[in-house]
Amino acid sequence: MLRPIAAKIISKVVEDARKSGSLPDDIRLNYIIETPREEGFGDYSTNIAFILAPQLRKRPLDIAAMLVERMKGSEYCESITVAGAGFINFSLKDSLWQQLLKDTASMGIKSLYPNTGGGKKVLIEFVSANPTGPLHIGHGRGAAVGDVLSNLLERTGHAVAKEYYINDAGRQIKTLGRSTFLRLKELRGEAVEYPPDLYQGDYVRDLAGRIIDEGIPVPPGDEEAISFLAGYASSFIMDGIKNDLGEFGVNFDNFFLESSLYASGIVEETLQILKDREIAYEKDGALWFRTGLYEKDEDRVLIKSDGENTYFTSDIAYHLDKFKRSFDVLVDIWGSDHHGYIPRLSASVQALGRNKEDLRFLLIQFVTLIKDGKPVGMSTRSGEFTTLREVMDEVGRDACRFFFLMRKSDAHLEFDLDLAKKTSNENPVYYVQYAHARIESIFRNAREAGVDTNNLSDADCTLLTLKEELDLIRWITRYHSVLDGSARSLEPHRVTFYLIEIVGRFHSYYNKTRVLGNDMGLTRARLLLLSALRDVIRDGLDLVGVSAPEKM
RNA sequence: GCGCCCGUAGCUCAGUUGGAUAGAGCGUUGGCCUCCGGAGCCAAAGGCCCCGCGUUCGAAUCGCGGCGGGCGCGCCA
Repeated sequence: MLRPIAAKIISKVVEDARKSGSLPDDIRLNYIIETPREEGFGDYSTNIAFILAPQLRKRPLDIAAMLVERMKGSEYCESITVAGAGFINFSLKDSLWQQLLKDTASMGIKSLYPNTGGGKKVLIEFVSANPTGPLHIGHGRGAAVGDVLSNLLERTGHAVAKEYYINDAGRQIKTLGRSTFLRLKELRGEAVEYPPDLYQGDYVRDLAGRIIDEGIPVPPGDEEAISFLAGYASSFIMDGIKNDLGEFGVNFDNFFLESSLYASGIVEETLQILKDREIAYEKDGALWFRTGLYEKDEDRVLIKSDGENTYFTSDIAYHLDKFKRSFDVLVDIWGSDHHGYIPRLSASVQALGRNKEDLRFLLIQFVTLIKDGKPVGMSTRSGEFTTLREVMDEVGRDACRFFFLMRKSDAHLEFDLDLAKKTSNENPVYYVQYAHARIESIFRNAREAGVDTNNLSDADCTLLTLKEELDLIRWITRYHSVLDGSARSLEPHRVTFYLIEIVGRFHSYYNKTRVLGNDMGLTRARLLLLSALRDVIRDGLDLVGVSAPEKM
């Protein structure tokens, strides 16, 4: 919305210059147009002169001067200047910004959604925690990032599906069965030794107690009992996980079982493909994958000498299955402790004939909870990890989600529980929500004063001449490029930063300028501005999965 | 030993994919409510962008070498 106009201006100038012979046809034009952080430099800045200089063997300053001369004919821009060593700075005319506001307000928030994806089908796989225990805080961060990323991609022209992968065929589920079995014996008064490699968390004991209380029939033989309990416990825990996720506002389109890969035969198919292409080879009685063909990584085992598949094998099959379901791009969101696994999986999709870029990874760094200024310890081994539910119950869903998105996902996150609970400007969640509530309050007052707030489309935007008002309009239209940039880079945290930023401009404006006044024309114009602003805040909060309250 | 991530204000972190005089919040100091929500606003102080070399018109950003922190390196799952 905003870039396109600036881009059009520049490309038209270049085209004109070509036609008149001032620029040759065969030049590379990989210049950029950006909004300079220094306000005094205008709305836009381009480095085109620097890009052309070496190609034309001319000084950047001379090229800039030539282009600026041509830009002066444009009906859209003003204050076109050459700055520094050859930057071209320019602004759009106020009237154009005012018109943009009007267009945005009348066409709605969706007119600010960029079509970055062009309808591409994307599968985002995230959380994928095994049902052997409740979700902890790290899973929560992954859940928030994955969910917000999918909202983001949906808004930017992608067809998104969210998937949760469950390793139900592995040993961990069996371990859960043994853990439950022993706790059950314990509760029945038998003396048992509980090995340290079993799940230590209290939830296992609770579950065993529940099985006794409810009189769930457990098969007599030890092996049968363990196998039964593995299934029972895991599906019980999985229900709990789904429940937690639901309350956290994260809903999946599909839960994919590892066991289904074996049932469908796609594991065999995968191995066959790799053998046929001679990407798999035998050595020491095992079957190996030639990772080195594609990535700087060691070769890895697909089938162990005891005949069992490794997890790597079923993971390759799983990704083949994803592609077979006609997804164009796959996004895998993992805990950062799995980063060493990336090269081999990336190699595997290339081995299957896909581009490396078709599988993208997002790593989630660990979360440290801070309470009373000190880190809260969490160790899975002792079973004393902090669960997502505990944090959600303590600080609320809104703060929880927002905080998870205040950092780049692959950076450590310090989650200050006390701050998340504060209801003051120190807490960014409230800062943003407060702006929304404040605007709603103004609208309530306006209606009470008899202003028809549903019909502002004929408001005269040319009355919005304050620096702060034009600046707010720029920030509103910028939503477009924020969505575009975060979608391209898979960085949903940019949206939260944008919200904090734009809302700050609003609070400042509000403090300085009265919206409702005697001048009805001006009042209506300002209300129109605020309605567009409110729509952006509301949509941004919705994207992050945080409520936009009308009153607080 | 090898690989990945990180190192920016006292603290927690951004930095528009290589742009101009490096930003925000918290904390510190000092101001603003006869007026639409003070859960807000304004201002000041605070910097060797870990260090060095290189790439170029231009580097916090890219490359190489160090230093410091985190994580990962199995025919484990």
